[in-house]
Amino acid sequence: MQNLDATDRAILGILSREARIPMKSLAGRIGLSRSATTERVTRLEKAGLIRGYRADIGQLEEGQIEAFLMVTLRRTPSLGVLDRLAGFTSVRRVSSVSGQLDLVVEVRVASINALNELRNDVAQLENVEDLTTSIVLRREIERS
Amino acid sequence: MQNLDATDRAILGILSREARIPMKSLAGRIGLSRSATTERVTRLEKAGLIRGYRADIGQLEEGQIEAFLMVTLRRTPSLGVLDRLAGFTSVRRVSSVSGQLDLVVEVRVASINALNELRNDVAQLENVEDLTTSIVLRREIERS
DNA sequence: GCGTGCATCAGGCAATCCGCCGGTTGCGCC
DNA sequence: GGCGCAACCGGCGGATTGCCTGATGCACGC
Repeated sequence: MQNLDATDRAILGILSREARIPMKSLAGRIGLSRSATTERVTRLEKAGLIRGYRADIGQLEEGQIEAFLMVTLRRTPSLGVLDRLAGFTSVRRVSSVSGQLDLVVEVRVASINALNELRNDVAQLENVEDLTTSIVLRREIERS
Repeated sequence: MQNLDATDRAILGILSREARIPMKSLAGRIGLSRSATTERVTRLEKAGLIRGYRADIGQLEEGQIEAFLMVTLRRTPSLGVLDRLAGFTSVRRVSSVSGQLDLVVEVRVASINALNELRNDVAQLENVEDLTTSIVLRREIERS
């Protein structure tokens, strides 16, 4: 089980989001017979690529909004900005990245208002040139 | 659906680890009939407490390079793209977001070559209009 | 070429499971 | 008591599953 082909990847893709789908439907979606599909799934399970099937349990507490702040700096690196960012409790993760952007900041806030305030605070930090905000509408895939 | 009783919690507990279990077996484990169990599960699903069922996908090999792929789609939403993305074991998280972008895809790969191949694969997916890649240089802040 | 072994696939059968329905029980309320 | 309602149980027909047999494609060695 070194390399998975496109069919294997299609199986993983569908099962990772619809784990309770009947084998027959899965077979139809990937264009194989039911028995062949079952064999592939069994192989993927035994190879450890499918570790199990989990219900995705919603959180009991509501009102948590997550967002990505894409930050461009005037000069990089910028320790000052990182220090300031670390001061916000709603900041969950900050990654320095290559390319057009400089920082990807992941935040979790209680409301749109809180997000807006945070956004303004970050945008006004010394050395922040540009900032675009993308609110997470839905977490489509989440692993490990 | 404010307060879930002990039976509901037992259902969530079992399904969160064995999502593909037959309703009859689940019913036996919690001490109810199959139809009553099905009703409870349906209620939990409709209440949003069970958001879905996902296969737990393992990784082929441990990678050390992480990156963000910022994806713009031609039409949204796009189930096909999500299915395909979920098929790549190096894809760790996918978020639908508002704004200029449509998807933020977080990946972990073994090498720059692997990232390049993945990037090409994703860029060529049906319905993907634009794709920009930001390699994570350093994880500056990481919480919970 | 040609047989062998192996991996992968399709189709069929009996057993099981699911969606749906009617019927029962328990309980609060007027 | 009589009523409404929520939760439960059991059963039916159709769908799905596990398991089997057999067909196909392909690499390998002689």
